[in-house]
Amino acid sequence: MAGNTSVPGASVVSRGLALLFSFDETHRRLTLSELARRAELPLPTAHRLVGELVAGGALVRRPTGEYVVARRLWQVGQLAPVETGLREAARPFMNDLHATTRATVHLAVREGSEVLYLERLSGRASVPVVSTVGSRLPLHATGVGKVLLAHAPDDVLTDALTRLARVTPYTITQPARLREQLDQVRRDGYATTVEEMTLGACSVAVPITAGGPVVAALGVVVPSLKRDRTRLVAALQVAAQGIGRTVG
Amino acid sequence: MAGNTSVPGASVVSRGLALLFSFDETHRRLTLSELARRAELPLPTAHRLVGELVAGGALVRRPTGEYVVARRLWQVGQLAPVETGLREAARPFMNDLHATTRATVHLAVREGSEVLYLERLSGRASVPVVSTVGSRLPLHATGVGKVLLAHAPDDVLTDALTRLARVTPYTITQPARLREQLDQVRRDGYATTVEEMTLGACSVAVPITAGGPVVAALGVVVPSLKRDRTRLVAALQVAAQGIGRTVG
DNA sequence: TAGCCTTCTTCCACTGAGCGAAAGGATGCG
DNA sequence: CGCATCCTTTCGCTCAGTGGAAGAAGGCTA
Repeated sequence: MAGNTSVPGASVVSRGLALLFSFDETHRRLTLSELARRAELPLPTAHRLVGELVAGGALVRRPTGEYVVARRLWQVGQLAPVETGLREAARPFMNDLHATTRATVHLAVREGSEVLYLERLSGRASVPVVSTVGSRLPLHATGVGKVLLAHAPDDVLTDALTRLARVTPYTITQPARLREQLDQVRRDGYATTVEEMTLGACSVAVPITAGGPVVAALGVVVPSLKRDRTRLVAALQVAAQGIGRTVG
Repeated sequence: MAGNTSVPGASVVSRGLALLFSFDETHRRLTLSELARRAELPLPTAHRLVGELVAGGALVRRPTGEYVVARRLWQVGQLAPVETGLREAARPFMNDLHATTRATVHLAVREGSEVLYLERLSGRASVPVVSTVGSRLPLHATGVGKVLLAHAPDDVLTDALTRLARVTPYTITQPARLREQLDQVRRDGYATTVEEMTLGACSVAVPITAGGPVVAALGVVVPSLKRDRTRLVAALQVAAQGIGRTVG
């Protein structure tokens, strides 16, 4: 294909997707050269492919020259089966929590060795809570993450313990300490974090199990959930600007 | 490129996107041949491209052989700037409406000559309300649509009046009648539908203007909204299994 | 069992779509 | 004015992409 050094296993389709997947939570707007760097493509190649993605309606070029994910991609994304039933069932409970606490409420599941945020109700916190819908964060530094990890299979746990990345000075990075905390999470039935992900923020999280009220609302729709009533399905979290170590 | 009849303006990228955009509200699962048909591609070509889309993480192949939009695409879709501020600001109001009425609450904007649904809180209606987040429907057959149309520029209105597709026996298809209704919507400040989109369902919808309470919540974030305080921004709708013509 | 669907998969020879180094603009900064 | 950085266009080479054809795997009828 190429008149020159084209990386072996790189089809046009995979390159196009690499460009689309270059966008993430912290990079919602990218310039052409950023896109080329992230997708590891020569600039002229990126230029042409990005142009086609824009023509095809997957990306939009802002007047500034930056590229953004197009609305149309949002629309097809909505068609993905992403725990739709769970999200609908959890909504009322999240609303209650939000009304009571005025804090940020999160619904999340475990995806591999990360937390995937499914739903979010923003609180009035002046401390910005980093996680938005669709974003992923490490398991060990978030409330939902600890809950999900505490009830995860052994291989996931051992894998997670090997790389406890430091996010803030208060992130738990010692495997032994995290193990202790997870034991306690299983005993108490909830997990807490204090400034382990964001300075000035704290969180409380609880598991959603197949026998719990949220999933009960799903009973009719998803009968299989009734079988193992203690199986962990997801986790709910309340996060707020808190009485952290660095704050009052 | 092809050893054979390849359609002129069809690059690999555009073909890949055509495959992705083959999915819609009523076709969340597609077989290979359906994909090929919808994207207007020869079957072997579709086969290969779809395989690459799966390898690239944009689609997932179900055990049944059907293809579905992948979670990863949902994630990038979340990064699209789709009235994020509006949706957040509208949430509390939608919750109130939902708590009070127990019906399905919708937030929508106009996109061209269609309604685009941005947010939805499901009611307990036994009649399924067709619109889900990300879906588009005609302006003239929905409550939100009528509101948006009533305050739309003239060219949009005249365009919409030329093709009033019949959805149910009660859909308004006469331009004169719709015009009358839109006049009334402007006078009354709200729009109603009775079985015009779905048999057995009715709806009430109100406009969200730049001066209104929902947008007021956005005032700090989007100062430009304060300029034209009567500009239509979006519409809110309550839809339910109703005292329709064919029911009660 | 045979015959006939439809849908999916693999093969393969041809060729033009895709490639990217290189050069040319367009800004911006000191 | 020199030197950045970013974006855009050009252009000849060539192999990635192409799709008809044929085969495999079911499903339904007789």
